[in-house]
Amino acid sequence: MQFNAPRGTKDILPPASLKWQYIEKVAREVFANYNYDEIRTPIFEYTELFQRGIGEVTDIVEKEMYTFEDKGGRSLTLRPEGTASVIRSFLENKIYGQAQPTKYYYIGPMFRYERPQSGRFRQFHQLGVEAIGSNDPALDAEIISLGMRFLSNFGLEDLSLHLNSVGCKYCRPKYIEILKDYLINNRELLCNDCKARIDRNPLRVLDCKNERCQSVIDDAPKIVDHLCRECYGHFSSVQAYLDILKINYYINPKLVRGLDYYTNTAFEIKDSHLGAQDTVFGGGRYNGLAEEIGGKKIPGIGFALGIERLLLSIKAQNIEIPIEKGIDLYITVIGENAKKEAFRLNDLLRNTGFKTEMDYLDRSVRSQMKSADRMNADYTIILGEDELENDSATIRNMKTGNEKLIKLSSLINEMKQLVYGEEVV
RNA sequence: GUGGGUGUAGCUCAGUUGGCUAGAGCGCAGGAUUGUGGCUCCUGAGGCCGUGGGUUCAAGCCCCAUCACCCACCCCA
Repeated sequence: MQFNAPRGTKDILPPASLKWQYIEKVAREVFANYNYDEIRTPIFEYTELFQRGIGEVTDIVEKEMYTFEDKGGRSLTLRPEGTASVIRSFLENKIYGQAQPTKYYYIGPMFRYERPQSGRFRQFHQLGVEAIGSNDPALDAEIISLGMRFLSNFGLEDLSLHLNSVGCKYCRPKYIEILKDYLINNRELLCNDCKARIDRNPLRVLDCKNERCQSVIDDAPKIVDHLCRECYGHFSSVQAYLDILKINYYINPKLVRGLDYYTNTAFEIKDSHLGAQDTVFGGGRYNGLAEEIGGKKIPGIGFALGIERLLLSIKAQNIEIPIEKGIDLYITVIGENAKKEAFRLNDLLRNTGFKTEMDYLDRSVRSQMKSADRMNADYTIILGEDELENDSATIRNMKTGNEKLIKLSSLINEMKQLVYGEEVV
């Protein structure tokens, strides 16, 4: 019986894992540069946290959660996103007692039960950033610019920033009513899905991809025109800050995000090179979330970036991620005694800090050289019985093909000189 | 959950209207070079043709079912 990885999950093997490490390394550098610190929360939480945080009527909660009962009868859920956990932790650990704002980032797997397709998996990975404890529109702009800065490290092109405001708990319901009226009046022009959405989730009609609905949607009342004074001011201010940083954005009245906790600013970065799932990262403000999960009223803003989608984007644009390959030295051996000495030298070289390798399959010199070549070894030494007797070995530069005879006792110094260019004292 | 597509060697794929021992390129292993990689050449290993039924003298090919993967819808990272 052979097993497959469960549907929607993937093994991340080398060399892909090296790309992941590179992305994570860049992320940690950029996030640190903006003074964000890492937070690590549990992979699973009480189911109720997500039900209340994300919203009962969202797709995530209604049909996408990996929920199970533990032996103590508690209902737990594999996290479908990161923000709810971060805010739960913020409240639980009373971080609001410290100087604000609090700036966190996280990296890790998320789980949603969905049919996999391009850019969508059941276990996927997000890089997320949260700035908690301030409603300053400048932070909205900082979060967005941070995401853009991170992406700029990869040389991606044709990325578009979509921006919108979804209002607050006071002005959004009023807008929804206005939108609903409009949709009801134009009901006959909508597709069947949208007809059903009018009651269930009228905002969803706005991002329907069906061509029939487009004309109706284009003329629909825009939420921007129905924001309360405060929300409108916030939205204008975010734009002003983005302008200062010369970040281009596209005001997209159809941008409505699927999670209930969003307020005010909503944004997405899309890559036109991707398929149907083209959002590389998305996020927004969530000023109501803390209260929703039973805490104080604490504002926050953040984004989550899909690592798989970033990788797809990088691939689609033919960008090479620099991965460290190659070793400093490959030790080729002939015979048992030479192998023992090679084994000792290999250990010594590694302890000195060199990346080295040797043969473990008792293969011919020719095969060992082939291996060295495939491993991208800078140098090889050849150790046989003759060399052992003379405490010497041939060291070969694999790029030039030059060889010279050296004393084994001076191998470390020789390598230091060759690899680091250090003068031997 | 719904729809479409695809399953043949480690990988990418050929395989004529069903017909004898199922192929190529790449990769892998060994050799040409009794102890030296990349180029070239030779040789070799590796396939219950996704799985289970059915039709047929005969199935990789036809039919049914099932599973997996891909893409799209829904929705989102």
